[in-house]
Amino acid sequence: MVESNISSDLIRGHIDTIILKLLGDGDKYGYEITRIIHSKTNGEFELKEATMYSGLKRLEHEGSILSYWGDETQGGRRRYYSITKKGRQLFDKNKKNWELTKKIIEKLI
Amino acid sequence: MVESNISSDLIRGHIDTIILKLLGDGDKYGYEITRIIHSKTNGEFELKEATMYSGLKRLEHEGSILSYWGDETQGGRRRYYSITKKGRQLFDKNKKNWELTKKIIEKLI
DNA sequence: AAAATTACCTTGACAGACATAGTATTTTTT
DNA sequence: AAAAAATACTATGTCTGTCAAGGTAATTTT
Repeated sequence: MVESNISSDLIRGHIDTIILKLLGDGDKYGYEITRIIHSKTNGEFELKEATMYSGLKRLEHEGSILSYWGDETQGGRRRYYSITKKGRQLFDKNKKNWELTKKIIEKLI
Repeated sequence: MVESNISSDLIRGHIDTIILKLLGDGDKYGYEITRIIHSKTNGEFELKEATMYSGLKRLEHEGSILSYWGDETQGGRRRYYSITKKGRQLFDKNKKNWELTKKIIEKLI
C-alpha cells in the first residue's frame, strides 16, 4: 500500500480537470469518483474528499457540471454529477494548458 | 510577444525547483534568474519578482541555498545565491516527485 | 533632464488543497 | 445482536504559495 506522496502543490490546479475527465465518460457520484481515481492510479493518488467536494462545488457553480439526486429508493442517497457542454470546453482548455505547462516545466528543471 | 498564459496553479510548487536547477549551474543574482527564465522559455513564462524573492527566502531559510552580496564597487548592489548540498538533494527529490506526478496526471486527464 | 532599465525588498490579498469534524445509512465482522 | 467498518454526503476553518501593488535607489538610454 504505497499510498501517495504526491505533493498537493504539484496537483494543484489539476483536480477540476481530473474530475471533468471522469465525468466525460458518464455521470458519477462523488464517492465513486474518489474510488475510481484510487484504483486508476493503483493507490498512488488519493483524492481527498474535502478537495473533491470543493472542486465539484466550484465546477457546478460555474456551470461546468450539474448535479441531481439519484433515485435510490433503498440505500444511502447519492448525488450524481453530469458534465455540461461548457465543462467539456473547459476540459479541452485545461488539457491544452497542461500540455503547454508541462513543456515549460520540462525546459526548466 | 506571446507573454505567459501559464496558470499560477499549474506552476505551483515548481518555482523552488526551477530556481535550484539554475543555481545548480552556478551562482546567480535574483534579477538575473528572472531574465534567464524569460529567455529560456522564449518569453512564454515570466517568473514574477515577488514570487521569486519569496522562493529565494524560503530556500535560504531551510538551508537549500545561501546568499552573499556581490563586490561590485561600481554599479548597483547584487545579492548572489548559491546552492548548497542540501539544495542539490532537494532538487533531486523534487525532480523525482515531478516525474511521478506527471505520470499520474497523464493517467488521469 | 526625463524616461527606462536594472536591482532589490515588503506587505497584504487570494484561492485551492486539506485536516477535522459531523450526520446518516448500510454492510461486514465479531 | 452488537460493534465496527464502509459508504456517502456536507461544512468550517487553516495553511501555503503565488502575485498584485507598492516602494527605494542606482545606472543607462533617449
